[in-house]
Amino acid sequence: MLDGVTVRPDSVGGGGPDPAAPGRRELNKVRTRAAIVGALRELVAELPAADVTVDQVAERAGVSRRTFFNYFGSIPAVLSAVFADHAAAMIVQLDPEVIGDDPVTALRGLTRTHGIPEDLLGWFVALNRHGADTDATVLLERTVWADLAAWLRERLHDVLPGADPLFVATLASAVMSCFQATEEAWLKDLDVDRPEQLSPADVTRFHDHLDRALGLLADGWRSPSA
Amino acid sequence: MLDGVTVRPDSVGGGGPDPAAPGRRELNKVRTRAAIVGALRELVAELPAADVTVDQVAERAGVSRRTFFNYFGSIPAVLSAVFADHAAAMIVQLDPEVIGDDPVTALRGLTRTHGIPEDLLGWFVALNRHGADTDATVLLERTVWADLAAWLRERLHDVLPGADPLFVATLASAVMSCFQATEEAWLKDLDVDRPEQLSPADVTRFHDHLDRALGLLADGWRSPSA
DNA sequence: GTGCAATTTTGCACACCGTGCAGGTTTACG
DNA sequence: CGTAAACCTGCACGGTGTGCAAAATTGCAC
Repeated sequence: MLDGVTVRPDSVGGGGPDPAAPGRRELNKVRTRAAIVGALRELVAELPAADVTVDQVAERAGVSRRTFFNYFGSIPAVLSAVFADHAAAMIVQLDPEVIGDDPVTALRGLTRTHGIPEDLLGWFVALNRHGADTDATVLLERTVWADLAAWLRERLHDVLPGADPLFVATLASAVMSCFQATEEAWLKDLDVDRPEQLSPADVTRFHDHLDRALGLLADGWRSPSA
Repeated sequence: MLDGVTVRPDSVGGGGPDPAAPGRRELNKVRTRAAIVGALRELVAELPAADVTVDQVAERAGVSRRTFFNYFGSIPAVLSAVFADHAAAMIVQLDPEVIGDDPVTALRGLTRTHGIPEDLLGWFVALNRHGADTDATVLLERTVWADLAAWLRERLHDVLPGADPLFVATLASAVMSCFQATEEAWLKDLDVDRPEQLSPADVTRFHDHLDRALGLLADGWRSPSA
């Protein structure tokens, strides 16, 4: 999971000629990766996410089935990679001192200042438009969020080198469960009217839910529960 | 996931003759279920958990492959069911008033008074004896814990009917992540010596880890992180 | 006990998944 | 241009999960 485009060890460490001139190899890899992601994005908008097969994605991306598996280990892995890219853009600003002695509040601040990309919200809508709470669909999303929790755990481990493993593991999982629950609550409010285009109010609602969820985390679920 | 033995709607509500006399049907189902669980338990002790196939389990359980899938949707689903049984025994004592306005502390208390069944710890050891942190094995466990989080969420939803969905969802996920992280930390200490039989000290260590993890949850991860 | 209906098991077929492998194609570089 | 490395592709294989229909088993009434 969350393996980028690493078809082979590649020319890493070989001291490539110029990082500003990527070369055909790198370009093709980026293009292929984008084609796969784009193909999945289209298909997910057309039919229930759980019904999308690797063959369909590969064909629409103009790539062999085998090549798909060279880039991603599965369809959930594609989603995890896309989501992780967005998450990575958000937490580049994570230093040990930013985290300080209250990581939850720090992460909460990040989500407020950074903003949630509309692209991400578009994925959420697409993934749940056809047959939202099918068993298979809910399982797919569960896999993705679990994947992201593992990813965040690695990131936290990088930022807090000597930290207690229990601390890092539980925190990462809890934070991601906030996103997961937020997505669900957000979608539940959304399917009443079903606007094709997301309004700024929709984005705000997502932020509100997320902030509330992270608030529960911050005070140990002692808020009014009902 | 977590579907019990519900091959068909069965004679539920039909007002069977006597709930104390299960009849051959029910008895056979219970036996078959136990045979499947037992077969998996044996196989997991013999080879890496990720290498166990449905065919192997079915054959050892003396049952056809198709019948396995009548009882469980997958191998992770078997584990989820077993673990959920143990968890259910622990939280039968959950009333709304026991939970009160501090659910984390309430659950923490339950884990202290109830005790962790050694059977469960035995599963943990078996699942990780051969090739603990293989990709496939870690994925298997991840699936099981995510499954259990969904299960706990349902239980919390039953106990706290009017509660905020965000509250229930994030709490369930966070609590289960404590168990997951505890298992991992506990195993890491264990594989130094590798006793075949678990000592009481091992059980105590599990409790200590778990209590510490739930403590992090209770105070919003503001404890010393390093 | 005999027969019938409901339930359960089983075998089979099918689409799909993920991976190793070998051969062909493209790219990098001298 | 030529070579070596990196990459794409087709193929085959074992495994998964599900629908379906034919047995086999059980419950129940007579």
